[in-house]
Amino acid sequence: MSSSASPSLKTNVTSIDVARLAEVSQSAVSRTFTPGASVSEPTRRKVMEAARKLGYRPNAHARSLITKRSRIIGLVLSQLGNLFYPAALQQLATRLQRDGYHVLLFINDTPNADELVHEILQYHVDGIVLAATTLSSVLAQRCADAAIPVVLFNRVMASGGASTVSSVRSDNVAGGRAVARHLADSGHQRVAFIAGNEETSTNLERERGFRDGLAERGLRIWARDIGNYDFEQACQATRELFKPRSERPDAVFVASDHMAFAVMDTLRFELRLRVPEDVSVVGFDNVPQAAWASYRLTTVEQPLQPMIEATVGLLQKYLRDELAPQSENVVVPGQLIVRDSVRPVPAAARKRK
Amino acid sequence: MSSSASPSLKTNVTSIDVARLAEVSQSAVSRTFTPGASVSEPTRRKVMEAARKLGYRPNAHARSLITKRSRIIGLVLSQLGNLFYPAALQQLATRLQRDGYHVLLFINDTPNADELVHEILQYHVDGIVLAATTLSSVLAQRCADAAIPVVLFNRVMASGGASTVSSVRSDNVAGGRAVARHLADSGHQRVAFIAGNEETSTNLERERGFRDGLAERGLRIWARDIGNYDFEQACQATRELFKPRSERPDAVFVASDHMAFAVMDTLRFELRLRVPEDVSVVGFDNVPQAAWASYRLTTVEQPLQPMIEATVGLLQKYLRDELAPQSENVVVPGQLIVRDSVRPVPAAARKRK
DNA sequence: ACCCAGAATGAATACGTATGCTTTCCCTCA
DNA sequence: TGAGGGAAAGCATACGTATTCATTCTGGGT
Repeated sequence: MSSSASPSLKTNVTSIDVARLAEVSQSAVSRTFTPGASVSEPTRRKVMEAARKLGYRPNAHARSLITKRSRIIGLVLSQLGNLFYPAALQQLATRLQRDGYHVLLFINDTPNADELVHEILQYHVDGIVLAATTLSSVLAQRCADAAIPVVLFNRVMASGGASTVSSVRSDNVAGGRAVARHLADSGHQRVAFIAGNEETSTNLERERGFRDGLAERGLRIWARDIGNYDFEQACQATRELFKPRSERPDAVFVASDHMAFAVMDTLRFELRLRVPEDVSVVGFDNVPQAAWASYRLTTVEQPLQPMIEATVGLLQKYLRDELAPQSENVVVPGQLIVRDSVRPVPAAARKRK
Repeated sequence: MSSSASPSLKTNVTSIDVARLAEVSQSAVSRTFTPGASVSEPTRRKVMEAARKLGYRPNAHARSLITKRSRIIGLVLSQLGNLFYPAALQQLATRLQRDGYHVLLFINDTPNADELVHEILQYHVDGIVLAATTLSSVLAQRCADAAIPVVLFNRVMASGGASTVSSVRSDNVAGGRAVARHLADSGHQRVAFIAGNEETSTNLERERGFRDGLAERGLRIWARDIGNYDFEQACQATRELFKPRSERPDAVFVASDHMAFAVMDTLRFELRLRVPEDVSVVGFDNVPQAAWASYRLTTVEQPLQPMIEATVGLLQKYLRDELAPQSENVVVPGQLIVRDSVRPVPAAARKRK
């Protein structure tokens, strides 16, 4: 009567069922599914045949219970609204899939991931990646005790305490400096800065590089406000900076592309200023949207591919070698991407020559 | 010598270790961490104290091995570039976290998730959510046999075959129809359509509704091209549709916001046409960017919150009641969101009055 | 004073797999 | 021809927890 194509499938097929059908021991079944184990070709075939018939797949939980490896990486994310992170997520998950690892995902609202890492540890993950988040040193210590490598993606630990978490980031300081030089060299005088979240290392480093770069050229940050890496707050900051007064900024460096879009929109459609003719805008990240014709945003790239490679490189290094995780900080260089949101050397500057 | 605050942490603390320290049985420890189990207050306290000292957390794998519940939901995603999906991901993961579930993530390039579902099943997940992907009926059957509920998010099964996978989507047909009426009623005559992936149910339904709605008003799709839900291909489709000729479209309905941005940028900055004065553009999804000042895109919302609620509702219904999963198709209504990318009734039409 | 119900506890077992150890088998080389 | 060795397979055990069952304990009701 049953029209099912599959012959009376049991709901939960175990290696013992397969062994029975293939007329071998459970060990043989296990070995067939364990790469590098010693099985003869005939039995391997018998097992595979039986497994196919029954629709058998090894139970990952039982397996990791005994091997003490789950092939799962815990990933903590926040700020999914910023296109940089979905892109990173996609790359990372795809890359790990290729190596037989999988991603257990956690969304975080707060800047600190302690609570979540607690939950993650229950799954005995093989590694943890924290994107746009940090960790208290006590939780870091707990991960180290469990020999679980932790890598911070796009962040570094705040405290200088000798800790065991690694990090991968782009060269934010150099990026900030490059922006400063570019703006100074194209004749800007009154450059403003819109900060991201002031607590974060990304913001601190970008601002420091920017400040230093301006100093090199005899300039300083002429005005400053805070956008907290948030679209709305960046709009508000723009209104604040461009309140009608005798002089207004002639350039704005924004700590992230995501906020830079908010700034450009506010300048153009609310304040009726032209970009780049009246004001120049520079962002950070080089998300895909930055290349879109509506924005053509000059920005500093964070090279995703290398950053992801470095991240899984760090993870695998400690997994493969069973080393106790060390603290290692990778910094990948990023280029200034020049598009059309910064005005070329202006008339005034040219005249002076 | 050790400066660690934690007193000689073992790397892997088990319930037996805790039991020993608390001077109770392993059962007591287990019961303490099992909500609803019978433990007296004094022993509960002793156990908690010991667990805290040792840094104990139950091993999720051992637990799910015996309870046959992993509290993990498998999630398959593709098209992360379309902002709708990161947003959905965030909502879904957050919502599930609240109920103690977690998301195991899989990225899919192909339109069919069969391969990945195979991998997912190894983890004995409690449920599977497929976003922007479908499943062959044989894999669907296999999930049904394992009593794992599957819900398609923003897709429906292609075949009418009596299957067991559920689905959640917005009312794409009604949405398409609303767009048609809106464009017709504001006096457009030559409306074009840029399709997404032609195989997908979303595109089929949106196009059908659009076609029907136009027919109601005595119109038809005047020109048509394909964008495959891809930014670049949407640009190309726009160029194709607006090749110089005697008459050009006066409106374009684009099957997703993501593509609509490409269309608007191409129209404005490459073809030098004004939106909405020369051409009207309508999208679908109402992603956050659609509200940005550069686009102010008129579009049809896909109400994320209700869609997510429906999704976890379906999952939990079958988890809680231990029902064999049924096929249930939820359709949530979505509004037409009118912004500024469609021109009001044009001069020509007004004159006729 | 006695009994009984219900709560609290512990001992033992099962979940599904990997792996060390032992045994068997076959092949090769002296 | 016999010994030795390596490959292959099976047996048994361990991983860390939840849960059943039996046992003890507690308190309240008559």
